This record gives sequence, structure tokens and C-alpha cells, in this order.
Amino acid sequence: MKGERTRQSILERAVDIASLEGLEGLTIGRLAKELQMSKSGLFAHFGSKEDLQLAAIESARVRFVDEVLRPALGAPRGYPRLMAICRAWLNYVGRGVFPGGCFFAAASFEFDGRPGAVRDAIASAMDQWVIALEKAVRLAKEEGHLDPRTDPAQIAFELNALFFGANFASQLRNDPSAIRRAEKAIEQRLESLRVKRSRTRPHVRRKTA
Amino acid sequence: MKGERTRQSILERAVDIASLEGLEGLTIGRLAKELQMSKSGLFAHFGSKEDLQLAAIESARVRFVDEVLRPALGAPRGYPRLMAICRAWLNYVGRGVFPGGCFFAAASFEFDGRPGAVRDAIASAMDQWVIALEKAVRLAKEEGHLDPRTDPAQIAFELNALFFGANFASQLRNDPSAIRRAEKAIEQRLESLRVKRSRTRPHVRRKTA
DNA sequence: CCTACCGATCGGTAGG
DNA sequence: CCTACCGATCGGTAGG
Repeated sequence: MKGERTRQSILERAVDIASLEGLEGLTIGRLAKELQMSKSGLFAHFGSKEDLQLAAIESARVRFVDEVLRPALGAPRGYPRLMAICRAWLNYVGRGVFPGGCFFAAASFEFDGRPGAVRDAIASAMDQWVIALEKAVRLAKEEGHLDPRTDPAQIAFELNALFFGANFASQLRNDPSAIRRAEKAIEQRLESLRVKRSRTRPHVRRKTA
Repeated sequence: MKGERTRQSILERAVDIASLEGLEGLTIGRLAKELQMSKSGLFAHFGSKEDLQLAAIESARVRFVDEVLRPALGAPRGYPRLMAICRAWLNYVGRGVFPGGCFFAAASFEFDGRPGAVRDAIASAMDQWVIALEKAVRLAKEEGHLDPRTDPAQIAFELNALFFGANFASQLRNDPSAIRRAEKAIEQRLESLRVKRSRTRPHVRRKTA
């Protein structure tokens, strides 16, 4: 369908603009002009500005999963996969997957003070991401690569915070050492939890409930 | 002067709105309506919207210093003062110093993709803050409270990242454990650098240049 | 001449 | 996907 191709090209541009200027700064008129379309022609693909924002969030989520998370999930389960996810994230900002840095960091801080469906969609996407991080930590623990006392939710919180810190320093401050600093902090934090010698039975336990 | 009082009350409201809806979401008409003033009456205090935004940033900076940084600087130099700053920051989000969480976190992520004077002012305010954090770490090192190999810029980066992570989790995800998680991460990180026994000469060195 | 506003309106653009 | 529009609101300024 040509309509679907047009819709996808609209959303790709919308996501790029929103990563730079925010989901509210994304206006129909501006988007139409950049795409050399009429406002109403563009708008025929979406019922409202809110629908466009929601579709852009979903489009950004798919791009993030395809470009960052999925490739990293190819690494061996446990510590290597966890580090692969972290390195993939740090790479993703500098690589320009979104031109304005992390779309979701920008969207999270833009909408955390507003109610509504857009905020809920951003919160849901971030929940999925943090849960994916927790899972990677939990698997590393279950593989016997991390200290059994490791709290996956705590470590996921800390990793996510360091990602935000890297995005901030590299986007606002243009600090070329931002990525290295975050990488160093992550390596040191995970190393502090690492179990060096391999256990006889790496799978310590399975969920009982 | 009555004019100055009016200007200050405009800026206080402007800062509160901007912490919730962003510095671009802050509109003259809305601000005037909330203050029960005419737009033009309000506008007489500022030359342009950009001037209003710049004045709001400065007002927010003064509020932050008065409410967060200055009180913490009363703590004894070194490790106690560093921890006081960190605890003051974590307290500041939940205490509602700004109704939408940290004004500067929101502003940083809003403007990191735009050029101009507003972005520059936000970047400058954040530089001052990160430099204050670095100084607190450096003083703790010089007092002999932290490992002499401690890199103040690295630790300031990590602390700031954890603050952003706490703001994110508490504002967007309404996670009641956000502050505790950040506090735990900070305590553990600083504890890992702490020198427990007091030295004979706590002031290890002064800058030679 | 000043300040601190007012009601009304400027040229443009928003979402629809 | 278009032209042709709407009610409203945008940042900003007129005269009084």
C-alpha cells in the first residue's frame, strides 16, 4: 500500500523532529512543509495531533528495539548479554539513531509533568525498557555471573540513570567524555557484583510461583 | 518598588509552570491568565518571550541555590558536606521545590536539541551545578575522606546521573522507591571511595598552580 | 516625563 | 492527498 509507505515516512520524520524539539514542538504544519505535503493531506493519516504523537512513540519504540535492544540480545546469556545491552545503549546516542539523542529520555522529561495518553504511552515504553534491563540483570545472576544478592530492579535503576546522564552530558554539554564516563561507571558497578569463578550449577534457581 | 515585586511573582509562577510543561509550553497568555493580569501588562516586564525564559531560568537557579545548595553547604567540609548535598538534592524533588520535579532536568532535556540563548543559559546553569558537585568531591578528597585516586569529574557525573534517574522514576513512573534507590546507589558508591581512618594530615595537598 | 498596566488588535499559525 | 477555510490562540505591540 502506498498509503502505508507514506505513513511510515511521515512517522520517521516525525520521530526525528520530536527527538530534537519535543513531541509538542512537533507541529503538523512544520512536518507537512518538510515532507512537501499539505497539512490536511498529512493529517488524513492520523485522527488528531495526539494520535500522531502516539504513533511516533510506537515508531520510535520499534526503531529502538531494532537498532539497540535486538542486536544486543544476540550476545550470550548472562554477563556478556548485559554488557552488550549497556554498550549498545551508549553507542546508540553517538551513532545518531535519533538525531536529537535518546527519543525516550527527551519524551520522558517532556511529559512527566502532564497527564494524558501520550504520557501514559511514554511511561509504558519506559517500563518495558526498564523491565528488559531487569531481566538481563536477573539472567546474569541466574547464570551465576553476578552475586546472588544482586537486586535486579536496583541495578536496572542505576544503569538507566547512567544512560540518562550520558545522554545529558553528550547532548546538552557536548561533552566528548560523556560516553566513556558512563561506560566506566557501568563497568565498575557490574564488576563489583561479578562472580569470577564459574559455579558447578550455574542456574541457581527458577521462579517457584 | 511595586514593579519589581510584580516581576518576581510573575517569574515564580513562570518557573512553576515551566517545571511542569516546559519552557516552550510556558505561554504569555496562560501565564497572564493564571496571574489575573493582561498579557500586555505582564509583557511590559519582559522584552520578548526569550527574555522571559531567560529570566525564569535565572529565577529557578536562585531558588535552587537558596533551597538546596546553600543549606547543604552548611555541613562540615568533606564527606559530610558531599552527602548533605546529595541528600538535599534527593529531598528537593519530593519536597516540591518545583511542582514538576527538577526544573533543570526538564529544561536540559527540552533544549538539548535546540540552538540559542535559552539553551546556552541552561547549559551554563548546569555547568555551575556540576562544577559545585565536583568541588564537593574534591574537598572530600582533600580532607582525606575519599580515596586520593578519586576523579571528582567522574563522581560528579555519576551523582548527577543518579539524580536524573531519581527524578525520572519519581516523576514519570511515580515510583515511591526512586529516592531510596538513588540514595542507596549514592551511599554505596561514595562508601566504596571512603577512607575510614583519619590521616595525621588530612589536607593532602593544595593546588600548586 | 515616568511606571504599570488596560482593552484591542497586529501578522501568523495552531489543530481540525 | 488537495484547496479552502473555521475558531482559537500564538508572541508581540498599538494608542490611551
